[in-house]
Amino acid sequence: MGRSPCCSKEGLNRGAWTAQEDKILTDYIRAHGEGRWRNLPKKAGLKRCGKSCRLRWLNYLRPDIKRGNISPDEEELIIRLHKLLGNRWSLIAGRLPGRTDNEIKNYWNTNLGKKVQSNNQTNSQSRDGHKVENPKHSETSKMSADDNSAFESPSSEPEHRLVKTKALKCSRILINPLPEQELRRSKDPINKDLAAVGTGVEDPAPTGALPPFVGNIPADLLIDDFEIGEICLSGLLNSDLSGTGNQDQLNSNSNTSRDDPFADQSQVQGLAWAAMSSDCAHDNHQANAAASNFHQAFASFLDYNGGDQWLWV
DNA sequence: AAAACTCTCAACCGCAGCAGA
DNA sequence: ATCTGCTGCGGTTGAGAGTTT
Repeated sequence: MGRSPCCSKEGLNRGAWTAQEDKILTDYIRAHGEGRWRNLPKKAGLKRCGKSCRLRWLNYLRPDIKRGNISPDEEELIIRLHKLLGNRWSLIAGRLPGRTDNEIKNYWNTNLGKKVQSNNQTNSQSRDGHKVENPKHSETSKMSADDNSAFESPSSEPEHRLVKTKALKCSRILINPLPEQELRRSKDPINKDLAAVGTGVEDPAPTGALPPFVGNIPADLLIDDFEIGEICLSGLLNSDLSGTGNQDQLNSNSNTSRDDPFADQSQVQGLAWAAMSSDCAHDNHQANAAASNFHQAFASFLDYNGGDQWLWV
C-alpha cells in the first residue's frame, strides 16, 4: 500500500542537472511561472520528476538567489534563529533573503553545527572547570525537527522566550482598539478605521455589533493572512537574544511572564507593531491604541490555541 | 604520484499538511 | 468524513573536489 510515487522513475534523468536542462527549466518557468510542478516536466520536455524540477529551481536557478559567501552577519543570524527554531530550515531561510533552506541546512551541518558545538563545550569547560559531556548538543547537526532539545539553552539557567513550535497561518486579524461600548458610542470615522487596524482589508462588519466571542475567539482579535510565527519572530529578533540587554529585562519579569508571555508591555507593543503593516496604522495614536489592545487580544488568542504548541525556551 | 581520507553541497527520499473532489 | 493529488519540508545520501599521508 502507501502512496504512489510522485512520478514514474522509469526513463527519467537523475543526478546532476546539465546546463541544457537548466536552460529548459528556466525558460519554461520564465514563460509560464512557477507551480504545477507535477506537470511541468512533461510540458517543458524535461526527463525529470516534478519534484526534482522544483528543487532545482528553488535551490539553484531562481534569479534572486545568493550563492556562497555567507557573511558573518548572516552566520550570526542563522545561529540565533537556529537557537530559536531548531532545524526549521525553511523558516530560517525566510529570514535570510536570497538564501535557501538547503543551503542553510548544509552550511549548518558543515560549519555552524560544529562551531556552536565547540563553543558550548568551551563554555561548559570554562564554567565548570572541566569538560561536560552533553550528548544532546554533541548531536546538534543530527537533531530531528521534533527534538525539543534544540530549544534548550546550553546553560542550566532558564530562559524565557516564547516560540511557536508549529507555524500557524492565520486568515484575519482585527484589533478592536477601544472598549466595545466606546466604539458603539462613537460614530467617528477614525474609530471605525481603528477597528480595522491590522487587517489591511476592506471595512469589516460594524465592529460594535460583533459578539464578545466568535466561537472561542475573542471578538477583538480576528486575524487576516499572516504567520503567527512571523509576529513572534519579528518581536524576538528585534530584541537582543544573546543573553544580555532585553534578555535581562525579560528575566527580571520572569515571575509574571511565564504566566503571561506578554506582560512586558514593550514586548507587546513590539509584537503589535510587527503585526500591523504600516499601511494599516494611520498614525501613532492608532498604533499605540492597537498595540495595547493587542496585548490582551493576543494573550487570549494564545489561550484559545492551547498552550501545548508554545514552548518557553 | 597516487591512494586514502575528509569535506561540501546538490539531489533524492519519505512524510506531513493542505485543498479540492 | 474520506480519499486523492500536490506541494513543501527536513533528513539523508553520494559524487566530486580538496587535503593529507
